Amino acid sequence: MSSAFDKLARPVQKWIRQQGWRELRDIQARSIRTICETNADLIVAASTAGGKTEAAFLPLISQVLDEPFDGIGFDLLYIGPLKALITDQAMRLEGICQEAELPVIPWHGDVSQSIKTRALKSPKGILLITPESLEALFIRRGLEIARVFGATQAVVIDELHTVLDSERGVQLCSLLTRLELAIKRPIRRIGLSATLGDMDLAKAYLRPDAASSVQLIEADGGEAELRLQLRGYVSGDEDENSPSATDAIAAHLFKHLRGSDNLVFAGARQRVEIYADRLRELCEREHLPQEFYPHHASLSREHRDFVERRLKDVAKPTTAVCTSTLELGIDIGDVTCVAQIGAPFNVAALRQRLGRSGRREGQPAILRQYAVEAKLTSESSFVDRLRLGLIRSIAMIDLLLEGWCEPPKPEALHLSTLVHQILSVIAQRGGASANVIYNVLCREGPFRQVTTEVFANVLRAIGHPETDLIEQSGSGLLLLGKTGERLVEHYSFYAVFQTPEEFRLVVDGRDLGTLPVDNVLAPGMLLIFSGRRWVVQEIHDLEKVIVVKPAKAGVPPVFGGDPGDIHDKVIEQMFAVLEGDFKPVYMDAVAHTMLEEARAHYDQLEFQANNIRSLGEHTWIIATRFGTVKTSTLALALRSEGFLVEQHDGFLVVEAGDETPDLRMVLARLSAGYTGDIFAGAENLITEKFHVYLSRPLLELDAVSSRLVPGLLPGMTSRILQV
DNA sequence: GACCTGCTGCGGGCTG
Repeated sequence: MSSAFDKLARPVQKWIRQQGWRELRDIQARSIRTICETNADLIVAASTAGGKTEAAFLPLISQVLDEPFDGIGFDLLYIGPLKALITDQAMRLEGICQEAELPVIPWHGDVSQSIKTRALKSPKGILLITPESLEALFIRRGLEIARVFGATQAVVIDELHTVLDSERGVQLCSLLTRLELAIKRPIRRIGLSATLGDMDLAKAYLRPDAASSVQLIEADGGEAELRLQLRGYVSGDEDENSPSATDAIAAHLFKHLRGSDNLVFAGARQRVEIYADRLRELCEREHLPQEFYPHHASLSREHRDFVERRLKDVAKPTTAVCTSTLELGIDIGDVTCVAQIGAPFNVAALRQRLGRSGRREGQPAILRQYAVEAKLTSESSFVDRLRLGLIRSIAMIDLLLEGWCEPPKPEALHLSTLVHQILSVIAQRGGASANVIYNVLCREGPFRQVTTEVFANVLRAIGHPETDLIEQSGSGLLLLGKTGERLVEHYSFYAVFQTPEEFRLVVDGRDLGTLPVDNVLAPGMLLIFSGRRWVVQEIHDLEKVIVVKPAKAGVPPVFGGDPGDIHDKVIEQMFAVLEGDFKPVYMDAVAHTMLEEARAHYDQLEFQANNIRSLGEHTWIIATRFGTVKTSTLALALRSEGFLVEQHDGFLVVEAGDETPDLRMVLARLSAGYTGDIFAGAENLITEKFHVYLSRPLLELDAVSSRLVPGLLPGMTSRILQV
């Protein structure tokens, strides 16, 4: 401990002693040495509550105290993806900074204007901010950026893994570049991250120009013992005497989770509502106090805070039935067990979820996986017979145990976010030449895949008189057009991601939460929401408000969503499960029977000998053996040839149209080199917030860079034809 | 066939 401890400033050492810490954690000691002895960028990777924040800030605060930079401005910048995280971290840092007499400024949408105004007047200390609020500073106070961050020594990016290669991550990367350009020097970057399978892409994200010089400090495994059970349930065979799969799972959860803190990941908000409703009913029927609560993003902040407080409160046993809202972010303490209903979409999330349990010394991490599969009849489709949900659950558990998880996706063009950043640079500078914008965003910033030609086409699209986001002045300077000005002026501009339109659900003047507008509702209709039952009283279309009152029955609403994106490796593992004969020890008898059924049917379809199987004269099943991106590319190519195509994990069901040629002939043609128009299959190309301003060719380019791989079609189809 | 995240400036009314 001594050598690392000795490097810290006096007030920081004093704070550590006050905490009664006997020693620094390994990642903290290593991080202190790296930060004090080098100027390197750094990633600190450890699980939640692993002491990452202190690992970064103890030495950084020491440097600010011992070697302050000349000039004014915030000394340190922290960027967090959630408001709640910023509030939490500000409280933790205040403890350390009180001793050091350094101000700590939390800055997000819920922080009062007066705190922000005061902080901007004399910026110093640590600024904790969201990417969106930082964006707002660039747009509203573009000319003050150099003054506000003139003395900034380092920027700490929390939950780095959640922003990697997302729209928000590209925005943040762009803002960091623009920050360094504004103050005309690099700022040390420190990323705090969960441990990922492959950290190289995280390094490249943190410092694109010098990924290899980014230092990595990773916590040693030291993982808790894992206890695992996968239970199978058959749905659709309920009669008066046997309960439905949902009731059976609810009863099992009720019996095993009551009395402790747990998280039940139900996969979709609608299922969260269904299970929370059943569990509440079970408590009422047994005259027991309520301890099961729903938690998802459409529920009011008030209700979510209540559930989070109950989880933190050790005196009240609480099980949250939830979506990924409780996967990351604020610390809710240790939970006894994590349950997962239905197959998850990716291994990375499964690992993150599991990390919420087994954190206390000597306690195992417990995962209860529930797989629901349809009852088989003579009419059942091959999808039901292959039990793809169960197979995916097994494949994902296998990969989890191997320590694998999905790497961040390779970089896409991100043209929607590019449009946003072009407008932002123009607003920041009050006008800029095309050349300057290209240098800032595409040469120095994150849009490096964008060629000058594509960039010019983007400018043309958003400068088109009908789009009118930008216009050119006589001197060649690019300025905001009328529409562009209106867009940038409104606060809704700062976020780069799209959000759906919603109704507010109100009872007695209090907000219950929100519902997507595509729910068809009328007064008198019954609803399950927030774990309780309601009847719709009034609908105000203009104000987007629905007034409800309590009721005795109800149905859960539809929340919608995007199709999941399953990685190639997961599909590969699913085929290994179908083709293997091992019997996972963690499964119950029902799950074993289902696995046997799946394997028997897989053999019967003879996919080991042939990837293409005819079902009658006009229908085929193709085993693509690829993940979502590649499989949907092939689906689109076949649709553009006139086939009707249905997509499943690693499989396509293809039906001939009226005048379609033979499937094998088409696949052979694709394998010889694809020349067709993949978009003739009519794909919706407006998927991101600023896509509406781009031209059709640019949208196709953007889709091909991120969601489709037509270039791989020849290779894929020859592999499919080979077996 | 899914989930999550975020937001400024101004003016009006009220309190001390």
